[in-house]
Amino acid sequence: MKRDEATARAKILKAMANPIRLMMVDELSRRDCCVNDLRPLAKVNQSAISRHLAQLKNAGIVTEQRKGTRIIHHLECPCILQALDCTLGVLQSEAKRKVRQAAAAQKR
Amino acid sequence: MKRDEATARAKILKAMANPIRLMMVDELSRRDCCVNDLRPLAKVNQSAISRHLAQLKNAGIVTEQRKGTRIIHHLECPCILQALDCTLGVLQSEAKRKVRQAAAAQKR
DNA sequence: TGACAATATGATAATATTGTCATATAGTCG
DNA sequence: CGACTATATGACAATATTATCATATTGTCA
Repeated sequence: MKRDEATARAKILKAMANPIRLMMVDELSRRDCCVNDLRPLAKVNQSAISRHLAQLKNAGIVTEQRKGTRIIHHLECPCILQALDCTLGVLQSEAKRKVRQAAAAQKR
Repeated sequence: MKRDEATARAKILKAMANPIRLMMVDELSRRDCCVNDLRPLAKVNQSAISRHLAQLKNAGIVTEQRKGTRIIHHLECPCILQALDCTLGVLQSEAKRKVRQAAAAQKR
């Protein structure tokens, strides 16, 4: 993989690599939301939520559409959910490995 | 998604969210490598490569196995490649959107 | 128009990430 | 053991990320 391509791809993963933004994406995978809909997800103020959303928009993961005074956010690339799924795979694989290691430690 | 789960998942994505580490994962998807095999990927010194690898190990994405004086690194969770694939999806979707917008701008 | 609601943004502080240098650790071999 | 190769790590500087506060912008509606 070339450096430029890696940088472009890393930018997208970086946009996802934050607990709050991950919860936002998860929520947006179920329904379009305005900023206020997303506020309950985290105990940070409106400003922080807005900035997080801006990062998702900037990465092209989320798009926005003004509806009167609100801005409705939409998960433009549901394919991004695959990335979410795969983190689960890693966590599970890690859990298994730990169990194996614990078992090996027992034997000794 | 709960905060704790999101944090655990974000940790894994964060480990991937860097051009150098992405190139490492890409390389490791083709063959197991020792630190030195990965050095040509980036123009940083051995120390930096080692630290990047440590992050991938810490996230459970890569495992290591000592072979004499070398440490062979292995992509423990090939499922992580899905995350890589999906970044391509986002980039493509973004490219399409830009073309559409350019076309719309033409009309005006 | 003025008050209000929703969202964005500049400035700034706290914290995290990245890279480098020098040095340490671990294994191999003569 | 001593020289050598491969890898890791402490200390530190440069840069990036995140959150907050205060304020700005945009749209609605009476």
